[in-house]
Amino acid sequence: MSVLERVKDVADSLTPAEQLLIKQVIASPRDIALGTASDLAHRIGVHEATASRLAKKLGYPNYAGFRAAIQEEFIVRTDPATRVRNTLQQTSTAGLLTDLVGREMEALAGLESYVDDGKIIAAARVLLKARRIYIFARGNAEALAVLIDRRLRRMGRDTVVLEGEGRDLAEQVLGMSASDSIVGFAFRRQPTHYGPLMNHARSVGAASVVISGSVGPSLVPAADHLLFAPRAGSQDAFQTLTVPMAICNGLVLSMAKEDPKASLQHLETLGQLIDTFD
Amino acid sequence: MSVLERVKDVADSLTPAEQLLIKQVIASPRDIALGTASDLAHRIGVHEATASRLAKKLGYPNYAGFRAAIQEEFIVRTDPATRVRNTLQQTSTAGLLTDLVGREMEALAGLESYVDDGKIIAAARVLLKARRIYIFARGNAEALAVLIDRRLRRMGRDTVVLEGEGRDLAEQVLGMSASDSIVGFAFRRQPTHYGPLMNHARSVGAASVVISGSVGPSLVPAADHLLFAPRAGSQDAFQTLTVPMAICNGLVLSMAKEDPKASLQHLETLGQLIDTFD
DNA sequence: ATTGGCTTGCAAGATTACTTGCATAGCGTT
DNA sequence: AACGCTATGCAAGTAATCTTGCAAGCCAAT
Repeated sequence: MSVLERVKDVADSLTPAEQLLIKQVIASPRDIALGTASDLAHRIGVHEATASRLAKKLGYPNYAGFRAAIQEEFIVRTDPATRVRNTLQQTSTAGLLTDLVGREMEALAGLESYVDDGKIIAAARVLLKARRIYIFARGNAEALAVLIDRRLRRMGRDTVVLEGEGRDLAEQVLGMSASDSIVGFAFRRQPTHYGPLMNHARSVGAASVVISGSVGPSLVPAADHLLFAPRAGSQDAFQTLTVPMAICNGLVLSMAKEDPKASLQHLETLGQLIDTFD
Repeated sequence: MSVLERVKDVADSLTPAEQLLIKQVIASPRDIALGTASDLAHRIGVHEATASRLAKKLGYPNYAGFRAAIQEEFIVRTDPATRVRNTLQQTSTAGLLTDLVGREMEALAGLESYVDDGKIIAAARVLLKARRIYIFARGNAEALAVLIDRRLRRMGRDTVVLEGEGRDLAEQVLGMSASDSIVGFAFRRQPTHYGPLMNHARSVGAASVVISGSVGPSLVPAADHLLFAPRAGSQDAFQTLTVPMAICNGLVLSMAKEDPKASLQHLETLGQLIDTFD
């Protein structure tokens, strides 16, 4: 039985100090797992005896048992990214994959600092309302355009992947109207044609969603919905598409969930949600 | 200064028992970080006094200081995937992005159980030798084909992305010879035309590299080089391209590193390696 | 205002973990 | 064979951590 399950079982009999201690455990499980009863108690200004009693109340034989359970739940057993990142500096060539995976995980871990579910859902709703979705990407981001185009069409959405330059491009957006929307990708720098495209979308009243990296906030004009997070790799080096692809996947999953046609509201787990999709 | 750096500084003066203790720290940092000097010592059958002396030899004031340094390096401070995975069961819809990120990280963490640097480098060498690289993907993997095609062309490689069906496809591979190679993608099931394509490559002596998911080992015919790992998401649900994309990125980086034309051997860090690429 | 119950601090004692002086065993050299 | 040196175990002492009996303070009810 997990720590939190035990907490739930006795929740109605916890004293105010015990409730504060539990909050500390939830907020900083690592530090609690590695510290002492005194450490935990001092965080909320109570005596370590209170922490010891809490452990007993939760059903553990003593505080050490309580702390061992926290360690078991919150301190992972294997973590290649951390192992590499924290101990070795830049790896030798022998650690190529390890280093790559570590960087990807680090970037993914940071994603939620930049994008939250609310933003994802808001953008999803915009795309769901659209009659037609225009997709614009240049450079390596074209891979993401291919991916999201396929996902959206699989959901029954009408999409147009904007290709070509100048006149070709202009012709493709001629049919854009207020009931459409545009999804744009921008990473290293603002893509050629980004400005004119966004301005056109604005002028016809079409909503815009942009998925971007660190350059996101400086794009002009700003999109109606900007979903951005720094990508793995340093600014002037090789950068991967893992983070923006996670944003795309989150967007698509959110659309699938919000889509009334699919009657998804009754589903309870993401697994079940995903089962009905793709 | 990290634990391993300190270890390196005194490596030549470590006793046999101390060397064994260090190996335990490297192999199981979590357990050492959470345990006692006695725990560590008993792992190799020595007295805890030896562990205490090792800590002093490494420059820490005592064993507690040594253990605190191990905790600092190996026990992560924030870990969204673990936090969610270990405490809550399947999340409510409010945790969409958290769950997605957690699954991606879990899958990435497992990647190295299936693919190692040796395999990546061997495949990279095959592609470096090729005069022309054929790229075959169907379905969502087309996004990966777009990506790797761009990366390879950016490296100056001659590529052909195989499109179309039947006769169109046959015409495109007409020029394939023993000095070429083919990169194939296969995920949910063996793609149509996979077998004929691979057989043709074999018959003209072209080397093959396949990037795959769980279906990898059952592909017929087998590729000369199979790089596969399970993707994020369950077998019958929404699966993402994060893991195969990491394999692609690893392959491309390895090619960049092995490419004699770029004179990469003198570079020491992955960062520097990446700087010269893209 | 009084009383009862509960929460939490205090402090003594218990337990656990670690350090260090000393001694022994083993190994290598002469 | 003898000797010297090093590594490591032992055990006593130290330090850290935790537990629990007792008591004080607070709060709610009467």
